[in-house]
Amino acid sequence: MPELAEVEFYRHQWDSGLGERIAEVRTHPSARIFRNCPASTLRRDLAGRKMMSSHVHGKNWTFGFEDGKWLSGHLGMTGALRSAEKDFMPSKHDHLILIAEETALIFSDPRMFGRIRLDKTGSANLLPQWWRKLPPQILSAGFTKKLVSEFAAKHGGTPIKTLLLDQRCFPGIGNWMADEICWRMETAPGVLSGNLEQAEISELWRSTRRVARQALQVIGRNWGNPPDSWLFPHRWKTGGRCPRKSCHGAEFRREKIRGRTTCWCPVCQAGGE
DNA sequence: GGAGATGTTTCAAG
DNA sequence: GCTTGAAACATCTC
Repeated sequence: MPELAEVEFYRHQWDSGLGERIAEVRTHPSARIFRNCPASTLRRDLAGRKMMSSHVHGKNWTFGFEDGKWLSGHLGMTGALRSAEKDFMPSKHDHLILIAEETALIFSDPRMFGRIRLDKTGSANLLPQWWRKLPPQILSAGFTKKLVSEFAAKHGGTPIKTLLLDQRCFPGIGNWMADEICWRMETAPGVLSGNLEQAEISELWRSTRRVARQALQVIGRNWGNPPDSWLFPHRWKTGGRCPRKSCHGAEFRREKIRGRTTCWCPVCQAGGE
């Protein structure tokens, strides 16, 4: 489920543990989410340490602990973070549980495409090296029109929808946001990136930032529902219709583009393919 | 029962 | 080298 706004929401679920000391680390030993990080390492490095900070970058999150220990992860398709009372009843897919002073912090993930890792930088102010090398976040000053333009040119044969899913340039964009951005741009998702004119590149850049900002406002704190004026609430319904007035209730099309189900309006997003 | 799901990695083929 | 497509991962829902 999680794209950048949902990851931001989940990060805040664990913020209730900030400033608290981890008393105990419970792990489901065989869960696939530990494939890059043995449960014993988590216990050794986190137990007894205070959680100092929380961060997100695209779909990645990390929590800083005393002595520069960093618990980071990715939620895959079905991962989630939540907090609960310390004596909560774990359910089947609660693979990692940090028992803090007042709350329990829980990582659950039914499909287990998610993963976690632990890094040591020695300082609670120094993020792990791999984190510092991540590309500019979409709402940061480093995410420039030039960056988007060069990336599109470099991958000219890639449909714009697929380009938007590339985390090397669009960190945090996932399937629904990519469709939303194409729809805002009024550009068919199958249009090849190399065929975009400079004005369309500008529109791509602008729509990406706008969708990211609005998604964070709606979902990032309280997980609200995106309004009916977006593509989002219509995209999975069979027979979903474009909410743009000028499209007069045109029915959305759904097709796979490069392996991912894509939804678009054949009227306002006509042309290209 | 079957298909498909808001993701990423890996591998084989062109 | 590059790109592309498919498979794999594991479970749930419609």
